[in-house]
Amino acid sequence: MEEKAAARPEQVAIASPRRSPSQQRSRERVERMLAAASTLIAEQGSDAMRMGEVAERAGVSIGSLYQFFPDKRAIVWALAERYTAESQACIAAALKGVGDKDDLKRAFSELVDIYHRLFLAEPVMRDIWSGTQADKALRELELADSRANAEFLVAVLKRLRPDADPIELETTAFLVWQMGEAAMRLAISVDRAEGDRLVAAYKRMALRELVGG
Amino acid sequence: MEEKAAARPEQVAIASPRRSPSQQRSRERVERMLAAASTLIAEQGSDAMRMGEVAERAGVSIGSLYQFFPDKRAIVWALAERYTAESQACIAAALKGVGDKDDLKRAFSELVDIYHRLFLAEPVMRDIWSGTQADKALRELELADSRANAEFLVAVLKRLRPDADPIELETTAFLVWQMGEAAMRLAISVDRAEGDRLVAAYKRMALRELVGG
DNA sequence: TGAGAAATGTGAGAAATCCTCACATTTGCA
DNA sequence: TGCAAATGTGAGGATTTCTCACATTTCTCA
Repeated sequence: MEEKAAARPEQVAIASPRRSPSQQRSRERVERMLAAASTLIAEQGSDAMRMGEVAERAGVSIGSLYQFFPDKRAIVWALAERYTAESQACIAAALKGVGDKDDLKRAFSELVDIYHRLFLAEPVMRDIWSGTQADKALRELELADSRANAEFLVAVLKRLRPDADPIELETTAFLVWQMGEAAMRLAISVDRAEGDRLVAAYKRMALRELVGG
Repeated sequence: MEEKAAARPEQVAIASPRRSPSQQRSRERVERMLAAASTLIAEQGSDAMRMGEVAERAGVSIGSLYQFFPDKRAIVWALAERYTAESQACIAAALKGVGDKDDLKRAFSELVDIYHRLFLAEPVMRDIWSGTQADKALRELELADSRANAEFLVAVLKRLRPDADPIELETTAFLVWQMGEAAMRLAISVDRAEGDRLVAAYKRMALRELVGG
């Protein structure tokens, strides 16, 4: 009896706020919603996060929630977007002044450590980037972020190795970056000692690739 | 008014069949269920897979489905388990006869290509390992699988570099393996040309790490 | 063989959750 | 002040997972 509609919409590429808050009041409420979501994700993971609970914790009605976020994924996406913006700034700053191989070694190593600590300390970030593969919009955000970050690396590499093939550098940087994220995810899902070893191994491996020998 | 129960069960570590099929009849039906699930995952992804649809396609009632699979995740898990079993056998075979560095280079390179093709060709495998991070049971299965596969590599490495620190080798192999999976996932989510470049870059990087320079 | 036990099969519906919508309230502004 | 736009509300529609009481089939063994 059930008539299946022609095609289901599937996942929309980008989930933007249904309506952006223009008044001070609503801007504050949206902040509360995001804060509530963040707390809940930290406690139980984004999958277990319930829209009703987010609304309750934020002290708003479920309807208000949907006024600004078209669906559940949009909330996670909004949080993810903030993280990427923050971390991109951080990465750009770290790689900005790199002039030679030793600079790069230092900066990269530091960056990896920062990321490692961030992943260990931020359950929300961890959770969001974990679910990344299952959600098209998130995956695309992550890929875009990764490319942007790789770009910073490419800029540095071009200075250090001006004669290398640009496409080659591009590929290397992108791969190294993505593997870094994979290494972080891996490192936090094993015990601390092994995690540290894995991060160290990744650093060696990445640097060997980036600066040679 | 709602009373929140003490603690929700969260994700169970291992989802084993509620009841294993002992009669020929039910074994065949379970096969049909898995086949139906596999088809649906290939078509729309495991997230969009509906239990009712699986039952319908398998020609069984929804109740029968739940007789053998405690929940939806268990079906995906069962499929994942098959893939790991198959691929482990394949990997073991490929690395079995490796005697020197050149053997390893050849075998590893071939293995990576096989995986790459597999990821490109098998939407189900792709989907399952994509969702891997969001599901504890799947993540653990993947980690265990990865460790097992890394073991094969370690065995080879110990023969090639008997004087190296075993823990070091262990870490390297595990990392290299996990990064391979990350590289595969990455490679299939960009266009073909870039994917090929990334896979090639990964190969270089991994081999440099495994056999040195 | 046949009767009782065990295994298997069924589908209505309970429970949980996401999201909508018609209507109420507040704010901005001329 | 008064109207329009923005914002707020929560009951309930729609969907989906999973349960359970009962029906049917297969197995076992005297």
